[in-house]
Parts: sequence; structure tokens; C-alpha cells
Amino acid sequence: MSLKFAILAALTERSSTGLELARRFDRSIGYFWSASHQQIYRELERLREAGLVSTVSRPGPPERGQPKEFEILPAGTSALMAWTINQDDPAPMREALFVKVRAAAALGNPGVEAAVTHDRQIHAQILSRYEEIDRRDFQDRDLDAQGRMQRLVLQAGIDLERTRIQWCDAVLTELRSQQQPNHEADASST
Amino acid sequence: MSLKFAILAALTERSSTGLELARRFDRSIGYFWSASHQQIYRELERLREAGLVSTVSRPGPPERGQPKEFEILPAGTSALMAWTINQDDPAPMREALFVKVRAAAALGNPGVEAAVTHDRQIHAQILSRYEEIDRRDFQDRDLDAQGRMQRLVLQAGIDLERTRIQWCDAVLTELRSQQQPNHEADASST
DNA sequence: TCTCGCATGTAATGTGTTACATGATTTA
DNA sequence: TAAATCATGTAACACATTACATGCGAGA
Repeated sequence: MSLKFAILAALTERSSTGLELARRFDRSIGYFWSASHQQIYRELERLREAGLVSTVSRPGPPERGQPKEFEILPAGTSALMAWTINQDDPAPMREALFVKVRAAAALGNPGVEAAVTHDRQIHAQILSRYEEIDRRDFQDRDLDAQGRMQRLVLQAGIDLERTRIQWCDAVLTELRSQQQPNHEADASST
Repeated sequence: MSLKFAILAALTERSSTGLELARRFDRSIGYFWSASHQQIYRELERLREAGLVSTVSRPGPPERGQPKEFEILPAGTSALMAWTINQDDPAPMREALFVKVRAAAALGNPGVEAAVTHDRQIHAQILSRYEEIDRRDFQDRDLDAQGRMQRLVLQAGIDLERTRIQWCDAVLTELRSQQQPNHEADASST
């Protein structure tokens, strides 16, 4: 439902071909919306049919294998503008790692540590990438209103990653304390 | 992919009928994995075919409209145990609100305030619910290892909601400062 | 010419959402 | 007995993921 608008937002900032869009989604746009190139091509075609974007005219006939540049049309800008103020309910939560930890708690399975450690590592990588973007694009600059808002969106990603990493650390601490229990508790198990 | 295991985890904690499961997903399980009753029925049938769960025998023939209680089988426990230690990559981010704020930044549309305010309100509600569960089930209790892990999962939800709410506040502050700009900047706009 | 990388796409499958259907039990 | 509620489902659709297909241009 939102991919359509994520693409319109991306094209508002800059016209692009399908693959360029896919790359932008892999990089900067990915910290708030991810999409594969297959999704993007399909959605671009729909947006073109709906008259919200158009292909910029190029020399030569447009064929398979030739890059096609898309730009947003006024109708697309209007649709995006209207959507931005919608009061939609947030997407329901689906966090596989939380399921794992809860299941491991029920099963008494200390092996989850591997899953949590992995998750922590991936999120630490993502955090570094965000912090690098922040340094490169926003830190030590005089930002206008748009720049400050863009930075806030990046900051949301950074906040989420930090929260996640801290939580992983708390779980790992708890797991390790269970493996080396104190003297009071657990004098007779397994 | 994970719904299957979320159901197995739920049935590990307690055998349930389809609708009871749907209710548990609406309440406590919902803070880490959400699912509709239609999904749950479909998945329970698959799990039964795969031999991971079974229906508890009941007096009378099992027919449409009659409650069917499901319990996890040893094969189900094994499958869950194995999955818990999988080092899967986290799900890609898809946050519509971030797209909205970023799009609004590009469009210069202060109307996003409505969307952000709404999102903040919903997340504040969810946070209250989590905090109530924490008070009811975990606070002022002597928790065993399983209890402490269960609480940590709830804490993850609480942390996420708090982070989100703070971020919404930061965005709202920025939006309002743009509507009432200081004297230095913006002496000639619109 | 053969391979590689770029660019655009198709097809199949899986997962989630929405709307509706069916039957049993309770209660006004 | 009629309506509401509980409980289990079916069907159609939308969206996402994975694997693969097609065509072009550059360079070995």
C-alpha cells in the first residue's frame, strides 16, 4: 500500500530509472522503506498507467534492456501530498527474534544466544551505516527546514537500532547469568 | 514463515482452540507477533498435516462450529527448538510514517502533523497496555528464569513504543518551530 | 565470439488482508 | 423464535520473495 508513495516520494526528490530507484531503496531510502527491484518495476508500471508518473522521452524507441527514466507528474504530487496527511494506524508488529526469545524461555533453550548475537551484530552494522550517513550528510552543516526533517527521519532509524542493540545486550546478560547461576537458586537442575 | 513458530510457541505455553489462540494473539502475543484468526486457522491445519500439532480428542464428531483444541506434538517441540537458534536476518524495515515525514519534507507540507499526532496517540495507547501487563504479570514478583525472559520480551515492546513516542514529539516540535519561525530566517516566503 | 555487467522484466510461490459463509449456543 | 455471540472456516485479492528470462553494450 505504501510502496507506491515511497516511490513517489523518491521521484519527488529526484527523477530516476527503475534500477537507480532500486539502488536508492537499497541505500538511503532503505532505512525507512525497503523494496526489491521486481516490486519497483511492477509498481512503476502501475503508476504510469494511473498517470502519476511518466517516462522521460529518450532518443530511440523504448525497449527491453534500455534504461527508462521516470519523473513524477503533478497528479502524482497531489496524490502524495494527500496521502501524507492520512491518519493510518501503524503496521502490526512482527518480530521473529522476540518470538524466538519467548519460545526459548518456554522451552528453557539457552541456544537462542546464537540468534540474539547474530541479530545484535546485524543491527550494529546497520547502525554504523546510518551514523555514517548522518556524518556525511547532516553533521556540521547548516540545515534548512527540509534538511532538519530528513535528518529526523534518519534519527528515527538510529534510535531504533540503538534500542534494539541495547535490548539484545540485556537478553545476552540474562542468558549468561542463567548459565552461571548464583548460589542461592538452582541447586538441583538437569 | 514465522507465524508457524509463533503458534507453536503459543501452544507450548498452553493448548488452545483456534479462537482462543486468536485472542491470545490479540492480547499478550500481539506485542511481538500479530495474526488474524483466518491466518491462524489456515496455519493450524498445515501444522496438523505436517504432524507438528494434533487436535485433542473431544466427545462427539469434530464439525464446523465445534471448538477444536490443539496441542503441540513432540515433533512440533523439536521443530520449534531448532528454529529458535536459527541466525536469520532481521526483517527489512517498512515504516509508512517515516515515508510520510520524508515526503512531507520534500513537499514542504506541514499537514503531516496530523499523521504524526495520530501515530503518537496510537503508540501511547499501546505503551499503556504494555505497562499494564508489566504491572499485572511481572512487577513486584519473584521471577524465575522463564519469567525474567518473558519480561524482557515485553520490555522490548515497551522500549520500542517509548522510542517511537519520543521521536514523534521531536518531529512535532520541529514542525511547530517551522510554523513560527524565528526572526533571523524566513523573512520572505509564500 | 564469448562472457560479464547493466537494465528491465516474468513467473511461481508464499504470506497477509478483507469480506463473507456456515453452524452451534445463548439469551431476550 | 429471533437475534446476538461464539467458533470455524472459504474465497478473492493484494503484497512480498525467490528464481529465472530477455536484451543490450563493453571488453577480453
